Amino acid sequence: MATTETPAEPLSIGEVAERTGLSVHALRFYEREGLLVGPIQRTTGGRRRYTTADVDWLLICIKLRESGMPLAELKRFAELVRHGPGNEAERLRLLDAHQRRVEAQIQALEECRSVIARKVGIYGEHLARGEAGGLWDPTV
Amino acid sequence: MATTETPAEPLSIGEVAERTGLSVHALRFYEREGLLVGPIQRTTGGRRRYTTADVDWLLICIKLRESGMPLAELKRFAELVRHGPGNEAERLRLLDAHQRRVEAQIQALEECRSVIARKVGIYGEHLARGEAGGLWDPTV
DNA sequence: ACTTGATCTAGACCGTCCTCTAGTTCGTAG
DNA sequence: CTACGAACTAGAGGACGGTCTAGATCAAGT
Repeated sequence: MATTETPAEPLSIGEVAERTGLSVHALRFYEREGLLVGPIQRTTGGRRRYTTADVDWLLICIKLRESGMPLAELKRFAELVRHGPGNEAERLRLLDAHQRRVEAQIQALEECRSVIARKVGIYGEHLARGEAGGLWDPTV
Repeated sequence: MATTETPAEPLSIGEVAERTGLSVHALRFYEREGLLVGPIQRTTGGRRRYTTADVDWLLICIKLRESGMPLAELKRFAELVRHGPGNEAERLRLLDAHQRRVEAQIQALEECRSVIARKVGIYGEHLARGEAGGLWDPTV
C-alpha cells in the first residue's frame, strides 16, 4: 500500500519535499499547523525523520488540498484520525461532503470548458477565414 | 445571444450584482482593475449604467475566473478585446492556453475524486460492519 | 579543523482577490 | 422639504496559503 517502495528508511525533510512536491517550507508549515496525524520523529540532532506512513498521509493531504479542501478542514480531518477509532462516522461525513464539492467543481469546470471551447472555436474560425472580419461582437 | 432578456434598459450596479452573483464591491473592483472592456456609462449623477453587453462580458469573466484564470490574465484579455480587431491570434492563444489548463484541472480533480471515493468507500464499509474494527490504517 | 550544505525555529512578509469602512451624494417616495 | 436607501470614492483590511529571512546548528566530506 505504500506509495514509495522504500522499506523503512526514514526520510529527511528534503527527501520528502522531493517525493511529494511540497517545499520544505510547506512541510514545516503543515506540521506547525497541525495538519499531520502523528508527530514527526526527530533525530537526536532535532532533524525530522519521516516514515513512509507520514509520506502517505502527506500524499492524501495533497489530493485533498488540490481538490480545494481548506487547510482548516484538513486540520479537522487530521485531528479526527489522530484521535483514533470511534469517530469514523464524522470522518466519513467530512470526506463525503468534500467529495460532493469536488463533483460540483468538476461540473462547473466542464461548463467553463465548454464556454471557452466555444469562444476558441469562434476565434479559430475567424482567423482561418483571414482577418478581414472587422469588428465583431467581442462578447460572443 | 444576450443572456438577459431585457431589451435595452440599462441596469444599476445593484441589479447587475443580482444578475451576476458578483457583489457591488466586486463590480466596482473589477472596473477599477481594468477588467471590463468598455467604460461603463454613467448617469448625470455619476451612477453606473450597465448595458446587457456589459453584463454578458461579466458573465464571461465569471466563467474564466471560476475556472481559475487569474485577474491579471483576465485583464490582459480585456485589453486585447478593448483594442479592437487585429489581435485575434493573441486572444486565441490566451484562451487556448487557458482551456488546456482547465482540462488539466478537470483531470486532476477527477483523480482526486477517485482517491476520495476510495476512502469514502472504505469508511462506509467499516461503518456498515459495525465499529468493531479497532485501529485500522488511517492512511488507507 | 574546516567547509559546505541541509536543517532548525520563530516570525515577518507576500500575492491574490476581494470586502469593508467612512464619509458623501443621489434620487425617489411622502 | 425631508428622509431613506442605494450608489459614489479612495483606501484600509482581511482571509488564505504559503514563502522567505535571519541566525544558529547539524552532519558529512577532505
